[in-house]
Amino acid sequence: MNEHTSQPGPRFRFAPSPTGFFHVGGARTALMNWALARRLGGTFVLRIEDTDEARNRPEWTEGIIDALAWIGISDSDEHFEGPHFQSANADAHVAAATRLYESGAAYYCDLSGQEVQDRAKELGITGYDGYSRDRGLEPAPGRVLRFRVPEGSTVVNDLVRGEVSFDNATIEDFVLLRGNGAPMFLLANVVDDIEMSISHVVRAEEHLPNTPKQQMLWNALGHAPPAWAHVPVLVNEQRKKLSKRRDKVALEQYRDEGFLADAMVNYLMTLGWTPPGAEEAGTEIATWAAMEADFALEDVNLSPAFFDVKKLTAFNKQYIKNMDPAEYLAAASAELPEDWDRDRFAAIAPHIQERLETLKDVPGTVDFLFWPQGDGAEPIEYDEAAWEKATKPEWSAALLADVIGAYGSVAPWDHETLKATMEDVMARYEIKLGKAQALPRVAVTGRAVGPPLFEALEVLGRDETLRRLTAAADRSTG
RNA sequence: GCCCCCAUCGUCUAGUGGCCUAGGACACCACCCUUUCAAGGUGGCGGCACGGGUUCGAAUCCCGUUGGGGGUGCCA
Repeated sequence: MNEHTSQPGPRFRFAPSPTGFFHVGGARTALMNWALARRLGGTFVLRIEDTDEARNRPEWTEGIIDALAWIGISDSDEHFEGPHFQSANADAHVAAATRLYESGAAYYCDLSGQEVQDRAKELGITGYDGYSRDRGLEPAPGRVLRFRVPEGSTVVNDLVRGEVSFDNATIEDFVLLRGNGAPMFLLANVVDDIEMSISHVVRAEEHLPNTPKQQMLWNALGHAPPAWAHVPVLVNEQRKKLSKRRDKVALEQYRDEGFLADAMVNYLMTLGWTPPGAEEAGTEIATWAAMEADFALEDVNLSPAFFDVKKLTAFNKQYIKNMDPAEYLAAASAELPEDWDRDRFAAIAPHIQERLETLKDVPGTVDFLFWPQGDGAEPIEYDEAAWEKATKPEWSAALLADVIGAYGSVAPWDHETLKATMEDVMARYEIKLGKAQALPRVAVTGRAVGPPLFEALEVLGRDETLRRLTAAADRSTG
């Protein structure tokens, strides 16, 4: 991994806190930062915000790197820098706080959280009232360091939202250092950004209310603030911010459920943004190269976007359909149980490629080819509804018997001949192929739907096909 | 409560004062094709939250209302 890169361009950053899983919303902001860093010849800095010691483990960081790699953000890319760890920079955070205190930009307060609340209630206000502003308290255990919010207003210049103005009177003197001396997120975040020469902070909108505070910190620490950009949050059907508790938000989970990284990346990028040319192309499917070349913060939509698994699934289906045959075969084969014959699967694989929504659908679509075969095998479990429907026509039993007869000697055993033979048989009943194939299909696969029948029979082989057909004939008459 | 953000089909969006009778994608429906299911083709359903302005002209600009969201921690 690159501890340091020397890209001349702007410096972006992605600063997740290790929580054990990778949020799809995080993936989206990471992708946007990545697209910009690469196109602008800049750097994507990964910083792990691990200051919350109570909950975070080393393997979480590994998980983040893996997740990023999965969506194409590789730590061996020349535009990638890190990971840096916030915890490693604790001294700098405290040093910055000390400077703020010494310059008078911050002051100590001995009120406990409870006391602050009680005062607020008494005064009929919310938050902290600046009680210790001019009490000249010295640092001491149990005392928190608070930022002295100046008079006036703070204007945040946001690349996606324009100017956003905050009246400083509505911002309380927030805590920089806890009573135990540990730095707070707001401070650590800013100090790290300054140290890492971050020029662009692109993150989710939930951080917008923090921004005036951070901007004041940048200024108080003697630096011009970075370019800010707050992209809308991702929401669920109830239009609430995606949350770990209620919603499926772990990127890893989608990966494990058979979603392709490219599909996920493409879909995530279309949330709040449309690849230029999508309309003319008649599709929002676009390559990463194209999106990287076209993505612009100024074009990002301002409203929260619903993370729609249905649309993600549609994208995934398209991506599977468009996969290179060899690549597809490898990926699909990986979903099979160990003991399933790979050559046999390879024969049917092309026929199910455009029928899959996710790679996880593979086994369930072709399982009938791998069921126990021969005389001693367990009887097939039929889908009863499918069986009922297929055996309902009065000609069904006769047709099945005829098919068994014809298939007993047909040659060669390939899908074209099998189809032609079926057509000969069905002509006697004046029905169409769609109807004629129904019972044989249920007889062989147990279900009403599946891969193209004759191709499947070709793979199954004459003996087993006949055996299943005969078993079905016995069942329907007996 | 207070602060901030937002508001185009069910969903994601295009649209930056006339090219808008508002376009595309996903979903849904119908038909065609068809070896079931898919895929593909054709068509359909469906939207500028509301009210005031500004303007010759408003989805686009302004104000208000309503609605939604985010934040409001000695969490990040």
